[in-house]
This record gives sequence, structure tokens and C-alpha cells, in this order.
Amino acid sequence: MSNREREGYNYATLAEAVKLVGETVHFYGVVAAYEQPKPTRGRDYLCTMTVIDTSYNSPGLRVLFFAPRLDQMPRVKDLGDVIRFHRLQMKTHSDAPQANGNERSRSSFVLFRGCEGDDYVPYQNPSGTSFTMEASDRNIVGLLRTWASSHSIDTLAGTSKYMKQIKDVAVDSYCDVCCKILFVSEQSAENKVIMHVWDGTDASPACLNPSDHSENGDPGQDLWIAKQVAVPVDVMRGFPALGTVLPLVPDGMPENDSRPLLPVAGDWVKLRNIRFRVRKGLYEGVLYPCSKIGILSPSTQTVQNCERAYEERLASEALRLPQWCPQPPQSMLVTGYDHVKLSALREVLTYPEVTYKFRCMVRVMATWPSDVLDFCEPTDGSAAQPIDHPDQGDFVFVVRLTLEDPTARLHAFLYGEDAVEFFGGCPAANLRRQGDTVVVLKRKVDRLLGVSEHGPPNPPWVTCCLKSYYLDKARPRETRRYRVFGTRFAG
DNA sequence: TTTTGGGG
Repeated sequence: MSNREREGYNYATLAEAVKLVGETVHFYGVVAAYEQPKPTRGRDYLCTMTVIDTSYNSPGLRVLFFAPRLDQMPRVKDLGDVIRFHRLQMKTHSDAPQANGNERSRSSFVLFRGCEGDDYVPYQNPSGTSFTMEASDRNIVGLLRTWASSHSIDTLAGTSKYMKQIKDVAVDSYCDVCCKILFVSEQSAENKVIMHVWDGTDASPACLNPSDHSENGDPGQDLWIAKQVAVPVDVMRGFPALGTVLPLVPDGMPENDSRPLLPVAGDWVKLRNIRFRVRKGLYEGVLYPCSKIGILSPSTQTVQNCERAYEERLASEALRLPQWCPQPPQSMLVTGYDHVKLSALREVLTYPEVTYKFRCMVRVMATWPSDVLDFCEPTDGSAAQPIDHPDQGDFVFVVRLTLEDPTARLHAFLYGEDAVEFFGGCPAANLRRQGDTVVVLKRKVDRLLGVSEHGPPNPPWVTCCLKSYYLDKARPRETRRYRVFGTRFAG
């Protein structure tokens, strides 16, 4: 044992430490930023963080800590916690000071809660029982706690030039996002963990990629399945009413046991260096090996801003609207219930009463049948009835619409008299014998779907009324369906 | 032993 250790450790302030490039130092710091450990391309794990103290609080000191095993990595519970490092090597990187720790070079750490008045027992001490805790140590921890509690420690969180809200994400560029983990799903078949994240804002409507074109000829069904697979309705019940929930899928990440540690539902995180892409017309975040997951305290300014903005959205009729629909809202459809509050589709899907009525602001993504010629069918539906039966009264509209807003997708049926009203009094008929009617219908449906000669379809925002019902009284929730009613083309 | 990765 060296003289120094026998006398107790001599801790540098961070201001002193950054001047000791090339030397091995001990120091205490308050954790101002922390990224989950992740595997390196080499043999070790790496964990990165920024620590601050009174002598050096902006931008703080970056610390890299390498170790062969996950349980040897710092597992910071909360920003503002106090960490003590022994035997870190001071370096510079890109003209900024940096401290390097390596378990293989006997670097070590202990972690304390940041709460003022908490005890002086570390909540993490990977080196076991042999750690020093003198009166001077308790003094340093106490002083750092007092200082941190009166000081904003998150000055770095949420201020990077890469930071984006979900409403502003775009494809093909790397960015950072502060968001809440709402749901973590294990896709056991692919051995993938998908996190579902939310920040209270609405993703912009995304175009369908040419590769998204359905194989079964029913694009609406594909779109609906894409959304259902992502988040089951039962899980959705626990989500906030508004705002887009995006899946975050790993790409090129190492297999199971050497994956980075993932946050759990309820955590706020800062996702760093992630990208977005569009699949089946839905944005999804992509987590690469170069991405990082930083923790955020609920008290962080960025988190508070998200939560406050969301509370405002919830309370305001205007702000509840999808953030990408025109203001003031316009709609080529009108409803007879304009006084009824607008519901997001996630609210519709998760409403506790199975039979209920809603008014929504949505986009119509697809119809089924996709050909207007097939919008009506014979009322008795039997094969014995000739398909070309000329009698109008024997036909009924049966059309399934795939509706979308920033919160969800759902199928709603346009049926019978509700459909006749919807299409402006156009009666049900054998449409294969009603060329004029078909032309009128097709023109309306194309407008509704935003079909254009150039480029992909871009459906406009429209208001519509939905009512929910069930097919089987014994299993109302499982057999819940939706119908469009009280809605028609304007003019 | 001094990598690995290091705010792009």
C-alpha cells in the first residue's frame, strides 16, 4: 500500500484535475449527464458521463469508464447523484479535458444518492467492502449534495444543436430526442427489444414508401396491422391521450446479453445520435451502436417543459388538434355535431365504454374495397342472387375506411344509410351498372384519399363522427367495431 | 498492458 493510500486519498477538485493532464487523479463529482453502459467494439463495456463540482460546473468534465463486465460499470440512478472516482487518468480530447477510467488499471468508483441529508452509504460499490469513508469524505459528499440541490445540474440536458421534438423529426439525419419510455416490448422471435417513446407532440404525417405496397392487395389492412403490432390496445390504455408514440428499433446492435442496458417504462431519457425512418407510413426511431441512451431526471428542465406543454395541450380545445392539421381546421367533410369535443383515435380505441360516440380529426388512408365499383353489395349477400341484379333497393354500401391521426390508426365502416348520407345522397346500387354514380363517387373518394397525379397520395385532414359497437354481447371488448355516422361531404 | 470510444 502506498503512503498516499495509507494517509487517505487526496481528492482533486475538478478544476485542479483538468490541469493534471497525463496524471492519475482521484476526485468527487456530481453527475450532470449519464449514458447507459454499452459494449465497445473491443473487449470491454464503456460508460460515459459528465461530472461537475463548484470549481468546474460548465460544461463539466467528461468521464469515460471502461470495464470488462456490466456489473463493474457505474449504474447512476439519477442525475445529481454523487460519484467518487479513484485512479482516473487525465487526458485531453478535441481540446477538452477528459478523464479515463479503466477497471483493468484499478480505476474504481462508488456512487451515492444526491439527495441532501441522505446517508453516506454508497448504493453502488463494485469493489466490495474495502472502501474508505472518513469524516472528510462525508464532508465532501455533504457539500456536493447541498451545492447540487441549489444548482441546476441539467444545464447540458436538452440543449444540443441536434435536439428535436417528435413533431420535428425527419428521416435521414442523426438527432437527439428527449422523451418518455411508455412501453418496452420484447419481440422474442427476433430477439429484439423495442421501446415505445413519447414526448407529447405529434409526428408529421409520413408518406408511404413504394416498398410498403401491400402484397395482399389490401393496403388498409397492412396499415392497420402495422399499428396494432406496434402497440396492442390493452397497452395503449395506459398511454397519454395525445401525442405520437414512436417505436424505437435496434439496428446492428449486438445480441442479447451484451446489449446496452435499456431503460424501463416510465423513465425519461435523452436518446442521442439516433435516426428516423418511415415504415408503413409510420415513423420509427432507429437505435444504432453509435447511439446512446442518457437518463433524465423528472426534475430536468427539458422534462418539465415537455410535461407542461402536454398539460396545456390537454386542456385546450385548439391545442388538442393534431399539430399538423391546418389552423383554423378545415374539412371537406362536415358533421352535424360540431359542438362535440374532438377525440384522438387513441382515446377512441381505449374508451372504457364499448358503445360510445366520438368526433375526430383524421386522415383517410385507404378504403376497402379499394375499387369504388365494389363499394356496394347485394343486401342478402347470397351467391344465388345474381351479382348484376339491376334493382337499386337490393344493394347496400359496405366500405371499410382506414383512419389515422397522430395517435393511432383504426378501421371504421361506412355502412347503409350512413354511407348514403356520407356520399351526399348517392343511393346504393349495383355500381357496375351505374357509370355516372361511379364517376361522382370516385371523384369524392380520390379527394378524400388525397390522390394526386404527381407523387404519393396526401390525404387531407377531415372531421368525422364515429360510433363504437360490438358484434358479440358476451365479448363486447374483443368484438368492438367502429362506424362512421353523421358525416357527409360539404356542399 | 494503454485499445475500446471520445458529441455526430
